[in-house]
Formats: sequence, structure tokens, C-alpha cells
Amino acid sequence: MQSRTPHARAGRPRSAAADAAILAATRAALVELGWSKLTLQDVATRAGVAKTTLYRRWAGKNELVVDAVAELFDELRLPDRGSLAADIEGVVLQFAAILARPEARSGLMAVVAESTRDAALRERIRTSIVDRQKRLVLQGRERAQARGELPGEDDAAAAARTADLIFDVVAGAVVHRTLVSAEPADEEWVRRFTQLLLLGLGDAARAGFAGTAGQGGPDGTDARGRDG
Amino acid sequence: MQSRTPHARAGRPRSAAADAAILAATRAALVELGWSKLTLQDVATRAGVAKTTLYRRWAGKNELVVDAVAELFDELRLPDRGSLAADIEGVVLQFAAILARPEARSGLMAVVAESTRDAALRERIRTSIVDRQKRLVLQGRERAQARGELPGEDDAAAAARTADLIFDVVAGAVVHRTLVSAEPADEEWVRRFTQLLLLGLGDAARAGFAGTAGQGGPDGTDARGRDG
Amino acid sequence: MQSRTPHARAGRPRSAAADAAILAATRAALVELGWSKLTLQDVATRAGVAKTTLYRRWAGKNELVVDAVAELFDELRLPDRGSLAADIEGVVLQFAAILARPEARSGLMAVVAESTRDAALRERIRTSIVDRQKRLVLQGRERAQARGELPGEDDAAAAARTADLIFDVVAGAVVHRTLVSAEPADEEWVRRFTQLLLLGLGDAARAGFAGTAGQGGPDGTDARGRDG
Amino acid sequence: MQSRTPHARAGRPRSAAADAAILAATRAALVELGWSKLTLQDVATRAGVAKTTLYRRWAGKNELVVDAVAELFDELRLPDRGSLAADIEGVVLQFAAILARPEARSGLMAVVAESTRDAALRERIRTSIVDRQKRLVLQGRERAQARGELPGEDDAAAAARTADLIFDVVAGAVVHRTLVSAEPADEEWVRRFTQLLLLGLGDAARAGFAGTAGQGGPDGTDARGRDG
DNA sequence: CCATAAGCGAGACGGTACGTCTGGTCTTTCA
DNA sequence: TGAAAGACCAGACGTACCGTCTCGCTTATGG
Repeated sequence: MQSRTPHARAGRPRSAAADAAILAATRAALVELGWSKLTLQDVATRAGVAKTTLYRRWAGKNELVVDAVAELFDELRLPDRGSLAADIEGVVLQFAAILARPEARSGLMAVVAESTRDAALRERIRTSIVDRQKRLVLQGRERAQARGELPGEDDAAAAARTADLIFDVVAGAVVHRTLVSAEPADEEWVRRFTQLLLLGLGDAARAGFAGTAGQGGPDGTDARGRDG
Repeated sequence: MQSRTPHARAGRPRSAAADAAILAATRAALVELGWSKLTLQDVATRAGVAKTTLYRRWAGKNELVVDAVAELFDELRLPDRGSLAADIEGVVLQFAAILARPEARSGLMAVVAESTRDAALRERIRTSIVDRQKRLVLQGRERAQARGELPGEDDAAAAARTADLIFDVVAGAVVHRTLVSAEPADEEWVRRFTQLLLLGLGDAARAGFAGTAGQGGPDGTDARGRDG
Repeated sequence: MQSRTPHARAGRPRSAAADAAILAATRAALVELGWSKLTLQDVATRAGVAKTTLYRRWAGKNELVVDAVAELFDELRLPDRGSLAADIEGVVLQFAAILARPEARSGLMAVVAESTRDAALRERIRTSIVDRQKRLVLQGRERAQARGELPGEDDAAAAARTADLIFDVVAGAVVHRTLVSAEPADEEWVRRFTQLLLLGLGDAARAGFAGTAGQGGPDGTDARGRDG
Repeated sequence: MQSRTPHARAGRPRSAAADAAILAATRAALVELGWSKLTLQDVATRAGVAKTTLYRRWAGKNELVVDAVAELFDELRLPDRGSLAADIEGVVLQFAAILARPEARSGLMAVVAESTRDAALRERIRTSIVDRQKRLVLQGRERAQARGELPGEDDAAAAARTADLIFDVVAGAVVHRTLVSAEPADEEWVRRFTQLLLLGLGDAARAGFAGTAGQGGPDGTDARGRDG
């Protein structure tokens, strides 16, 4: 957009370093103070920047924190552990680890809370966080289809809807477990959740939600085919 | 609570009507202003009460809102629609309807956000909201077991863990869908979600997540028994 | 006005001590910082008061400083030194001494400057400062008339106009000397100014503006002894 | 000053037009906004100039306004109306007319206020405004002496002191009347002031401060007819 | 005739005060 | 003696201006 003109706009250009420093300072302040006690003056001071600079780039606390938190989730990677079940467990554990960090806990929920009254913020969350991380679901499905664990998709629209659904179920379950129920999403819980997700309520119930058994357990969709 | 003692304490008794008026005023203010712009002064004014009275009964904004929001979820009922799938769909739609109301949206997420830095608030949320609504899961399971849709439970501890897991998955999915992804949890989505929950990823995928097809579709765990 | 109702208004009454503390703090801050660097937060801190309290009572910096400065001039007294000339010299020296204090210098001129764009402030200055100090002129004239140094007045309106004129001439001369010309209004200057005021340009010139001569000099209008 | 060297310094020379535009813009901004709301950015914009250019030539708001205001007083002229009294009345009316202009009102008092804490500014005011206008007093005295209205001066130092005194009395009275007392220095006031200045308090009182009487009145020192 | 040097418009920068608002507490008077 | 009213201290909010700085460009003189 700004590079269309052959020569840069007049005036002193914005400091590129400042942006990174501010986002890092925001996360640091979130860790120490939490959302409600976080002040923009404090963020500015930590970043070695004037409050004005901060307001020049973000409209307020909400927008700033969305960007700061969004970066946290960019480190999520879908590991290739050989089976869909193991892949899911891997990425869910990563997600749980991020949500165990205070800056993610306070920040994410706070901006979601604010977004209930602010469509622009809602859009920003969707763009910066939700849509960006849906790649994990798509990637996981492709890999599972390549392995033959999941059937191919004919209807692209339906496939997209399904990816959305799975994303909400997975992300929602982990968030609710860790933040609302306020219990840890530890390995055992992740294993049982994955089994439920893959097998469904009835089969998972019959399989005993074999979470405590550390013996390797179900290895994916095939785990169910026990009586085939 | 304060009226349990047989003889009232000396002095003017607290107005019983005030509590209800305050909680109602809190919800009304949440609707209009959202969490961050809600002030206790405003709530007090709406309730026709002095700010002092408010602080005499609640420690602060957070506690007040937890109580105001908790009441909203008490109206949830598990309908008896003849099958586990239909029961789930019914209660999930009710839950989605509550989350569509602005006072629930703003209030719930806000107190959850605050609770990330406040153990007492976390406990209050768990007591007033989470544990109180888990009854729905237990009730649903009992009913499904009575119908023969789900097997009986031997291990009480494991059964409790499973109930918790299901609660997090259901509540988490709906919350994430409506508040984070910011998409409506409409009938079609609820149908597809229920199918995923009951059948699991693999089978649901094979069944085509028949959400748009209004043909009644799978009716619970037996829907899967395709090759029995 | 507020005492017309038999019982005071509900709520906590304003602290009487705060007003005095704030005005004193304002003068102290004017001494140290001058008008332009004076901040209301600083005044509040010095007075041991919150900024809110300050804004509850004054609309802004200007109004506050008018009141703080006005008090300074209330200490002016017309000494009885036996002759009109000596009385004038006495009060002018007092006025010069006040204008030598930094809080008076900065404060007075600053609010006058602001008042050029603000009719309300102009009125406040007139009420709090100008009209309040005109008493000195009236008192001096009465005394001089009693002594026979000045003729009695028939026309009350004309007498008032004359008092205004004399006030502007005296106050204006001292202010201009000390603040605009930035020279001290010392005893010698005051003596020469008084002579000019009493004798007028022509006679004073002939009398040689006997300022340096410390011999007691003219003792009033008769000093000119024009018809001796 | 910089043109003393035969060849100008290297580099692009400063725009001569800019200075005039800036001073004019400053006066315009003073008229519209007054001192306290006047911003250098605004002046720069009005003058079609960058803020940098402005700071390259003046140290700050104060210095700029002194220069802008000083120019206003340069238009003062001592008219030759035939008598000292009439000459004084003429120049005082001109001075009052200038002080009736908002840029002069706000600007002059504001820089005087600032100068109370800033010796350099005080010096600048003295040089640019006070000393420059004292010419009027000297000129008036010369003319009066030529006419025989005032005696000649033997002592040059005393004469200078007297000129200073008269300047402070005249300028101070007009400034105080218009800005502090906030009353117009109209023709009637100017006539009465001139009479006071020439005759002194006692004689002027006896002469009745014949301001309202439009009969031509006193025409100078002779008006008193002291030797009749 | 092009290099050097200063001036120029634009606008971001670190600071800082503004005046407002809210949170909680404390002190009155009324019922 | 509790409740309503409202003043109190504390401190964050978002805005505005200050005076400085960095840009890329322009306009002079001077080698």
C-alpha cells in the first residue's frame, strides 16, 4: 500500500524497533499485572517509548493486547507424530502450555470480553488469532487424509464448516478447562479429550476413556475398530 | 442468608429488595454499557441505592457481576426429547440463546478474565456457575443410561472425570463459537456439533456431518452401528 | 444562599481547611515554579489534597490563581503618616513590596493575560482584586479631606470616577515600573512618583522632582506653595 | 549583521518572506485563540511554514510573541496638536486603540507574565518595546520645552529618570485601565487622565476634573492659571 | 557545473500536563 | 443505626502541545 509510491512518504518514518519492543513490554506487563491493572503508561515505560507513540499505533489497550497475544499463538506447530490422535494430542498440549502462561490467560479472555461490545475488535481477534490458527486444523486433516485416517472431502464448503467446528471444539474445550473450570489440561486430560473427539461419546465411554493407562492406548481412529 | 438467624440483628435491617434490584440493575447496565464501561456508581443509581450499600454487600465489580451472571444460567433445563442427541441439542440451544444475550456475553468473559489473577474469584465462579450447571451433564447421562444409550458406570471417580470433560467440551465449544469465533451457534451448527460429540471425528466425517440435511439424521450412539 | 434552608445539604460537607491549604500551596508553587510551570497536580500534592478536590472548587488554573493572588493584596493598609503625600508613599511602597514577591509578579500578570479572552475571569479579577483594593483610594481621600488637603466632593458620581482614575494611575504606574520596565520601585522612585501625582507635570518639573534629596521634601499639595 | 561579510554563508539562505509571514500569523492566531491556546504548530500552519523553520529563528513562544507584539507599537506617533495636553491626549488615545486590539491585549500581558521568571525575556521586552517607545516621551518633552510649556533641563541624568517615570505613569495607567480594571480608555477618561497628569491631584481636584464638560477645558499647564 | 551546505516541509519521537472519570473510603444528615 | 448523599484520596484515561529528531528534497554559493 505505502510502497506503491516510488518515494516514501515525507517525514520521519516510524521506528520499526518500537513495535516489537511495545508488544514484548505488553506481554511482560500482562504477566506481572494482569489485564485490569495494566496501564499504557507502564507499557510505554517498559518499552522505553512515550505514551504518545503507543497511541499513534494502537487505538487503545484492547487493540494492543490483541496483537501482543496473537503473537503468542504463532508459535503453535502441528507435530508429525505418526497418527492423527498423536498429532492432536501434541498440538493440544502446546495450546494448553500457552494458556498456562499468565499473559495469554488474562490477555485473551480480556479482549474477548471487550469484543462483545465492539465489532471492530471482534474482527481484529478473528483475523489475528482465530483465522490464523485454523491452519492447524487444515494441516492436521490433510495429514490424516494422506495417512488414510480420514476420508477425502468432496464438498469444499462443507469441509470448511467442519474445520471451523473442530477448531471451536478443540480450542473451546482447552480454554474452558483451563480458564473457566480452572483445572489443568494435563497429559491425561488431553489423552481423554482426544479419545472423545475421535471416538465420540458412546465409543469413548465403552473404551473407558482409558486416560490413566499410559500404555500408549488408542492410536487414532483405528482404536475404535476393535470389534471390526 | 442474613435472615437465617431467628432474631434480626439490632438496627435497621438490610433491605431484601435491594439485592434483587442491584443484580437486575447490574444486568441492565451490562446490556447497555458492557463490562469495561460499567461503573458501580451507575449500578447504584439504577437500583436506587447508594454506592455504600453496594460495597457493603459485594467486595467489588467482579463479585457482583459473577452473581448477576450466575443467575442467568439457572434457567437452563435439560429437556426430555427422547434421545441423547436430541437432549443435547436442546440444552445446547438454550445455552447458546443465553450467550446471545449481551449481559451474559460481556459478564461471563469479563469475570473469567479477571479470575485469571484472582483465586477467590475463580472459586466463586466455579461454585456459582460451573459446578451448578454440571447437573445438566449428570442428568443427561442418567437419562441416557436409563434409555440404554450409554453403558453404566462402575468407577465413580472416572465417571466424574468424564462428566467434567464433557462439560468442558460442550460449554467450551459453544462459548468459543459464539464469543471467540463470533459466529452464531444456530440449529445447524448445534446439530453438527452434537453429531461430532456422539460419533467422533472419523465416523462423523464418514456420516458427512449431515447438518444441512434435515432428515433427522443420527439419533445418538446407535447411529453409528452401521456395520453391527 | 445555601444557608436559607434550615438544615444543610445531605452528604459530607466540603473541608474548610482544604481551601486555605490549596491557596497557600498555590502561592508556594508560584514562587518556586512561576505561572507557566505550575501544575494543578503539584498544587494538589503540596496541599495534601487530591486533584479532584481542586477541580471541584475551581474551574481551572486561572480561577485558582486569581483567588490565591487576591489574598496577597488584602494585607495592604493605608498608614496614617500625617500628610497625603506620606500616606501615598506608604501604601505605594507596600504595593511595590508585594509586587516584588514572585508569586504576585507571575500570578497577577498571567491571569490578566488570560482574562483578555475570558469575560468571566475578567469579572472575577475585578471583583476579587480591583474593587477590593479601591478602598485604599477612598480611605486616603477621606483622610486628606479631613486634614483639609483636598476639597470636599459634591458630585458622588464624579468622585467615584476620580477614585477609579487615581487607582489606575497609581496601580498602573507601580505595575508598569516593576514588571514591564523591570526596574525596582524603590523609595526614591516612589517619592518622585508621589510628587508627580500631587503636583502634576509642570510644577513637579519646576520643583525638580526632588527625589534624591532626603530632606523630607514636600508634605503634600502645599509643598508646592505656589501662592506663598 | 550577517551581511557584513562580503559573501553570504554557504547553503540555502533563509527565506526573508517567512519571517514576516510568521509574525503576521502569530498576531492572527493571538486574535483568534489568545495566548494560552496559541500553539506554534498552528502559527506554522497559518504561515505555510514547517514548525522546524519557526524554531530555527525563535527560541520559543515567548520570544516569538514579543517580536510580533513589538511591531504593533511601532505605529505610535506623537501628533503635534499645539499644546502638551493635546499632544498627550493624542498619543494616549493611539495607545489605547492598540491595546483595544486582542492581539496586543493577550500578547503583551502574557509575555510580561512570562518575563517575571526569565531575565532574557525581560531584556528582550525592554529592548524591543519599552525603550523603543520612550522616544514618544522624549519627543513630547522637547516639543513642550520648545513651546515654553516645560522648563529646560540641566541635569541629563535627572531628565532621563523623569522620562522613565512619566513613561511608566502614562503606559501603566492606560494598561491598568484597559486590562486590569477592564474599562475602556475612552476620550473622556483620557482627558481626565491628562489633566491629572499635568495639574496633579490637588489642583486637578479643584479644577473639578472637568472631563464631562466638553467646553475645551484646560489646554495644558496654563489651564491652571496659577499666576492669574 | 557539480559538490557542498544549509534551509525547507513533513511528521514521528520522548516528555509532560491537561481535565475527566472511576474506584473505594469516609463523613455527614435523614428517616 | 442503616441508608442516601456526596466529598475525599488515588490514579489511569486519552488528548494536546512542547521542543527535538530524522527523513528526503530544494536552493543557494563556491571550488
